[in-house]
Amino acid sequence: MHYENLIDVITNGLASLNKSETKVAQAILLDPEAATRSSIASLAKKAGVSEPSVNRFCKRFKTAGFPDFKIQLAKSLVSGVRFVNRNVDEGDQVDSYTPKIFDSTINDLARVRDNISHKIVNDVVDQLIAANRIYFFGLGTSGAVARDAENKFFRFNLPVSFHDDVLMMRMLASTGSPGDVFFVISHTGRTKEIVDIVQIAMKNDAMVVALTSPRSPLAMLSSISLEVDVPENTDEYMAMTSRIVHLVILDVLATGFTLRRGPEFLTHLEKIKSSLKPTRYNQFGK
Amino acid sequence: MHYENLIDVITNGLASLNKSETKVAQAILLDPEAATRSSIASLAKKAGVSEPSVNRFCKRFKTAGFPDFKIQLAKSLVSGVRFVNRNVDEGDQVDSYTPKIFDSTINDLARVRDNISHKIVNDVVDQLIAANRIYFFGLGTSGAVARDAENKFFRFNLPVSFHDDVLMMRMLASTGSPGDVFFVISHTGRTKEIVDIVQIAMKNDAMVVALTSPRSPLAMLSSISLEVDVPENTDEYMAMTSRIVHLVILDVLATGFTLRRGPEFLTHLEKIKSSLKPTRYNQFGK
DNA sequence: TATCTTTTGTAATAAAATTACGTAAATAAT
DNA sequence: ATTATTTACGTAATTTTATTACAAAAGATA
Repeated sequence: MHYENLIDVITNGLASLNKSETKVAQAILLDPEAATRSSIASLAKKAGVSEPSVNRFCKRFKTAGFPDFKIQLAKSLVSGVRFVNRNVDEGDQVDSYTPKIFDSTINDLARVRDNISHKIVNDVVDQLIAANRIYFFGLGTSGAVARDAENKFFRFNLPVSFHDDVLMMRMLASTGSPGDVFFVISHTGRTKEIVDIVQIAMKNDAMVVALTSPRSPLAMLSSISLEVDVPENTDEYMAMTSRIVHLVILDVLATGFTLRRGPEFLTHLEKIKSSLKPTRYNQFGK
Repeated sequence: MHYENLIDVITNGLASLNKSETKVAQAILLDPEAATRSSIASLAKKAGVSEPSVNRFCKRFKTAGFPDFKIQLAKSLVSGVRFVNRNVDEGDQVDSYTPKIFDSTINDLARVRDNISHKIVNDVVDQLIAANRIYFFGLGTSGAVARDAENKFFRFNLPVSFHDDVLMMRMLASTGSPGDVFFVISHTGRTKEIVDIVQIAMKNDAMVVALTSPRSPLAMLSSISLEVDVPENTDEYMAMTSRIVHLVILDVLATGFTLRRGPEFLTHLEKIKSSLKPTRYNQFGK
C-alpha cells in the first residue's frame, strides 16, 4: 500500500472505467496537484459529472472517500515527481537545478524500490553467500560502482576484487573455478567487451550475476540478472542516475548478506570499523 | 514550499507555541500517519483541546485549514520517512529490508536537498569553471566517489584526475600551481592523512574545495566547504548513504558547470557520447 | 486592583461529503 | 423489436466535518 502509486493505479485502470468515472480520471490526471486542493464539488464540476460520481470514483480505487483519496493522491505526487517538469533547462539557476537533480534521483530510486524483484535479490544473496570468491566487473561509470562494491564486500572476510581492465577480466573469466562469482555491472548491458567476457565465463560454467538493464544482451546471457529499468537520459544536462540505483542495490545485497550471516557476524564488522579509528581525528582535533 | 518538510517545521517551531498548540503538536508528532487519517474532532480529543484550537494550529503553520494541513502532513511523510522505524533488524526478510534501504537513502537525499546551501554550490561551480586543472581526492569509499567524479568531469574537456593514494596526493598538494583545484571528498572529514594533505595544499595557497561533514577539521581548513549532514550510521546493518549523497552533489556541480558553459558546449558532450556507440551492441544484437 | 491582551472553549454556522433513492441508459433475454 | 434486468448516474436529503463568531478565562501590564 505504501508502495503503490495512486497515479499509476489510475492510469492503468483507465480502460476498465465507465463513462463518468473516466471523466473524473481525466480531470484528475490533467492536473493532479490541483485535484488535491479542490473540493468534491469543484472537481465534479470540472469533470462534468455529479458529486456522487466523484465519490464513487474514489471508492473504486479503494480509498475511504474523497478526502482520503486526496491524501493518497498527494502522497503519490511526492515520490512520483514525473508529472511535474523536472528537466533541467538552459534558464535554470542553482536554486532550480539543484532540487531537480535530487528529485529525479529520488524519483528513480522510488520506482526501482517499488519494482525490484525480491525473489531475485534473495537468489543473488544466496549466490554471494555460497561464493568462495567474488569478482566485481565494471567499465567507466560502472567501474566506480564496482570499486565501491569491493570496498563494501571486502569487510565480509571474503576474497573480493574489482576490475575495470578488460584484459584482466578476460583472463579471470577464462580461468574461473567453481565457487567463483562474477558480478558484472553495466548500465546498458550492451558493451561488447563485457558481453564477450560474460560469454567466456558462461562457457566455463561460472556463476555470473548481472546488474544491468532489462532485456539487454548481458541480462539474457547471465546466470542471474538483477534488472534495473532507469530511463536512459535523453536530456544532456541530466545525470545518469542508474549508477546511484546500482549502488543502493549493492547496499541491499550487502545487507541481505549480513543478515544471512547472523548476529555473531556483527562483531567482525565492528572490528573492521574500529580498525579505522586511529586514522581519524576525534571531535576535539586529536 | 514544495521543499519544506512540515514535520520539521513543526518540530522546529515547537518552542514558540502556546499551551494548547503544543498539545496538538505533540499529538501529531506522536503518530503523524494516524493524524492524516483522523478528523479534526478526534484529533482534538486525542490532544485534549477544542476543535478550533486544532484549526488555529493548522493556520499557524500556513495551511488553509485542517484538511489542507492533513494533505501537507501526508506529503511530508512520504519523503520524510524518519518518523517510521526504518532500521533494519535481525528479523527482516528481503521484502522488508529492501524497501528500508531504499527509503533511508531517499530520506537522506530529501534532507540534503532541502538544506544544501545554494550559495556554496554556486561558489564551487565558480571555482570549477575557473580551474585549469581539477584533482579529486578520496580514500576508501570516497575513493570510489572521486573516481566517479573524474569520469564525469573528464567529459568537460578539462584536465582532471582522481587519486586514492596518499603519497601521490601529498606530492600533488605540495606542488600545486595557481589554477589548480583540489576537490577533497571525505565522509567524516577527520581522516588524518587527508587533513594533513589539505594543510599542505592550503599552505601553498591552493584552492581546496571540500565535500564533507559540517564542522569537521577538513571543512574548517578548506577554502570552500560543501557540508553534508548525513547521520553517522549507528546501525551495523545500515549502509553508508553519505557516498550516495556525495555522488548526487557531484551531479549537481556537473550540471551547474554545463549550464555555465552555455548551449554550444552541448555539442561537445554529444561528441563524447557518440564516441562510445561502436563499443555497444544495438537493440538487435549487433 | 483595574485594564488590556492573549488564549481558549462553546455554540452557531457554513461547507463539504456521503447516503438513499429514483430515473435513465445500456445490455441482455425473449 | 420489445421487455426485463442490470448498471450507471444524478437529485435531494442527511450526516459529517470544519470554520467562524463570540464570550469567558487566563495571563500580562500598568
